[in-house]
Amino acid sequence: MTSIDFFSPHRFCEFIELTADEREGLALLHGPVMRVERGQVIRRSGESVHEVFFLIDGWVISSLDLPEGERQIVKVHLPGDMLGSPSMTLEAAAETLTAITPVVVSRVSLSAIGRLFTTAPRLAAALFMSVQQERVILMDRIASLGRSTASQRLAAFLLHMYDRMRVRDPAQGLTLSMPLTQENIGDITGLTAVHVNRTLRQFDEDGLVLCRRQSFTILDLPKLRKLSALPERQWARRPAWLEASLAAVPVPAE
Amino acid sequence: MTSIDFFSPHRFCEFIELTADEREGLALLHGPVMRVERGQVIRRSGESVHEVFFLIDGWVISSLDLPEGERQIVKVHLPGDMLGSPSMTLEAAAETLTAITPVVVSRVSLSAIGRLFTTAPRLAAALFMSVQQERVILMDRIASLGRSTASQRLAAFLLHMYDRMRVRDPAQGLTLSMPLTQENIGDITGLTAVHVNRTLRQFDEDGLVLCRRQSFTILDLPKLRKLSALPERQWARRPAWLEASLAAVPVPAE
DNA sequence: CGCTGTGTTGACAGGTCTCAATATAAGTGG
DNA sequence: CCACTTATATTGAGACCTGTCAACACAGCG
Repeated sequence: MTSIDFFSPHRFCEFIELTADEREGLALLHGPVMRVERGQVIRRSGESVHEVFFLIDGWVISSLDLPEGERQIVKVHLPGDMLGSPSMTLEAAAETLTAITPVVVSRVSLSAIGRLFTTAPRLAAALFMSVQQERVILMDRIASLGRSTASQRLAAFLLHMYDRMRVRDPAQGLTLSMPLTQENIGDITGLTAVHVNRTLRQFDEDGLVLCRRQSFTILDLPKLRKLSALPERQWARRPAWLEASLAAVPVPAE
Repeated sequence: MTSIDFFSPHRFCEFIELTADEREGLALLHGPVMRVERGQVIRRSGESVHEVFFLIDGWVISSLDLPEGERQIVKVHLPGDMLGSPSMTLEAAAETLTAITPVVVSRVSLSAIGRLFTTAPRLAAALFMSVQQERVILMDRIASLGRSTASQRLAAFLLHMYDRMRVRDPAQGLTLSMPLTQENIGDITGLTAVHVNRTLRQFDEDGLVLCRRQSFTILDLPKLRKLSALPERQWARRPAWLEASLAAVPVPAE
């Protein structure tokens, strides 16, 4: 839907304003660009970790595989996201990254990420904030999985996607087009595909969300928000403390 | 149990070796020390975020409160942990931090964290890795909550605590003493206290884990590990790429 | 010693899963 | 463009896991 922008700094400028130089610096991170077909695995759980990926175009899911063949999707990635970075702390990758649409990613070496800390402290800080943000999102998911019903989880999931798509595209309306199957949505919400179907069908009958094949139209946003049992997170867009502390010592020349 | 160490760098030296200077630099982060009684709230969800906390002594739980009075514990904190940092991305704190034992914390301003990026890139990188590590842990929790039964979740929880306590104290044996009630454990695993009780009792009868009041002795570690359905995470202790990329550009003098 | 919090156990209800069949859409090759 | 195959969605019936409610036992603590 959005055009390919190789230097799209999306997630890097959610918390600080980037200078033109910094945007260029970001572009330097990018390694070889890789195209992946729908359904293909970008990196499988258990493999060793040499790089992370920036998602340039398409949708990718990050999942943990369990012994009984079940799987839990831990994140649905949209363009601009950094993929696979939690595993930089591990000997063997935790997540399997799977393209669910045709995908374009750029490979970024771990060293390039590491060098940000010495050469581009503001970018490193931006990345850090972005990772903390992901942590909040995971915390909300845990609350949703641990303490709510099927309909609440589905409401929370739809709202989360709505909120994210709206950040990426301010023109995003109440209709979400998502290349996810009901089985995918089950793997996200910890439900079976059968029960996802029943519950979404109920949303539809109740006039809460119009559920069509890979398209959802939120009909009653406040009601859905209330049902989800989670607050709408207000991100600190340009926190004063961050800007101030990064300005304290200028970036060393070169 | 462990003596109070105000400069305990625990989480900061999990991924890189800190120099003596860096350990001192860390000590400078510490703000006023605060003692908190058992049961007291350190920071409540919804409050504005001016600081984070370093846990010096005692146990703290981090929880999300849901509308129906339910709550989900998202993290059990041990000494050395940084508390409340995900909320640095938010206008209003997501988590409520509650002392479940008498606690000593040190308050650290957000600016102090921010300044790490310009003044101490290696510490910033260490912090970054630590946050990514937390993300892996949250991902594992999500898989556990979304795709496993009560006994599997409890197994995963006990093993997680065992693994963490062992990192902190290499002499840690198979007996875990934990100041958590069964209701707490329910709030962690997304179960009711009643069902936690039944399941732990079953562990005890099966000779899997000896469950006593606030004390657990793992009797069959491999069996418990297998039951949990999660791999034991192998953290990248001193990743070569990290050391190398941080050495690339020396830290600017002062 | 009584109070309060925590642990334990039973009976029952309810939400979600499992299994299975069918419908519908999408994709493929002729 | 059609026939065929495959993936996905839909619906029903029954089983199972976990929650709810309630009562009681036990421990810690003032």
